[in-house]
Amino acid sequence: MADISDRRARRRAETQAEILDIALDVMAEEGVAGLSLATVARRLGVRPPSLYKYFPSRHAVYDALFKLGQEGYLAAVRAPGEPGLRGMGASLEAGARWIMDNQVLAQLLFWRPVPGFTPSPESYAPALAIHEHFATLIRDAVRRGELHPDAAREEGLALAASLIAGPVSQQLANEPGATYEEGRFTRLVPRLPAVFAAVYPPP
Amino acid sequence: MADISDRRARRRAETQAEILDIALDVMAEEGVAGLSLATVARRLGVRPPSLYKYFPSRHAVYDALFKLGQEGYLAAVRAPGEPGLRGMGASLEAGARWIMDNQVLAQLLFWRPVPGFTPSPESYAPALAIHEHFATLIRDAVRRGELHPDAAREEGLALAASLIAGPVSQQLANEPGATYEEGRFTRLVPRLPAVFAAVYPPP
DNA sequence: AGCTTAGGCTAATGGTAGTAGCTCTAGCTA
DNA sequence: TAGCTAGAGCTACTACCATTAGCCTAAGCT
Repeated sequence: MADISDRRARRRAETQAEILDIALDVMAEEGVAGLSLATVARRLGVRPPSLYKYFPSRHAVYDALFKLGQEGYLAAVRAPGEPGLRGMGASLEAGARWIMDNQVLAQLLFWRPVPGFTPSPESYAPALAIHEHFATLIRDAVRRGELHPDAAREEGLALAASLIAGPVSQQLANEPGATYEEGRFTRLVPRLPAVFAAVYPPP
Repeated sequence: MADISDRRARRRAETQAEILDIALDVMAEEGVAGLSLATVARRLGVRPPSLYKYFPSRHAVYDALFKLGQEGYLAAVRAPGEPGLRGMGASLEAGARWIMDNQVLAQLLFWRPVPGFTPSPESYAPALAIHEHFATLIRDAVRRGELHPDAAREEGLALAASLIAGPVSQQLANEPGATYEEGRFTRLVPRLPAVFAAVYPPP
């Protein structure tokens, strides 16, 4: 985007990234809604008002993190690149792993923990791409005869989204410390494609 | 507990209940983590420090609400009183309805949106009863030959919990305004017993 | 009837987000 | 290279918040 030769713009972008990095640390320690710009400023070695040169408000920091999160999660679920039901399983697992590795961002994305914060349309955009990604995988699985055509309808997509949201939600709320491997609930993720296929068996 | 004839104790309990009521309103408007005791005091017609005669801290208010929520949810899922797989379906539906009717409490119970707040053991106690309620229903369904015995094992219970957490989580995060009837995700709840049975078909 | 104490208050502390407006200097432009 | 601009820091301030200390009044128990 910005001209690389512009030293000032580059430095500015670096500082912005550093602020977001520290903000993530603070949120991990204090809770997602516990982000304090004063704390961030202290760790950055700067007075609180100076942060407003980089972000117009606390919500703007959340919004930037929300966008980062959406992009990271989208990249994670797209990474496997496999098609069909197998691909769906691989995507779900990759997504669940990303969530356990980025719990703070995940809470910001999938719950609404910050009073008054709603993501801007621009930051929300990748969410649509994520939805489309899974819809494509499911349509593909239907085409291969791995799932009933109803799986690709509105209700099937809602069920697929709920199936993955379940274990992830439980894991984050009840055993947040665990890794993907250890988690009592994330352990269920590899079984989800079979569960989904049991609900929508091929005709 | 307290002697009913003690007028002072009764008045005190009434005021405490009124504070919790107002707190719920404020949380509904400002977000669960956005509860401000000053706002509660204003609506109660009192100065902020006076609230400390009833609750020792903001977290204590959350804790009381958490307990209320656990008790309410427990009562809701127990209400149907049916046994077996049918009873499980009835419990899940009753629970989902309660959640959509008490969204603020549900967020407090099932997510962890308030920085620094963890429920006291006493307030958390009903959660164990809720777990036990569903475990009993599932064991009963196994006994009736409606489910495979594995459904009553650790993993089966975790899956059951995840199955209900999924739609509810999606609904609260993405379509919080909807009622149980309208919700794109709560609509899936009646299908969950069948999904569960498909994963653990009787032997 | 008298005493205790519950339950209100004011004042104050130390924290927060955000604004106004000043200053200095890095680094772009002529 | 010299000069100017705007970016990025600062202090001072406002308006909130949670919480504590300590005072006062009157409800109501004994």
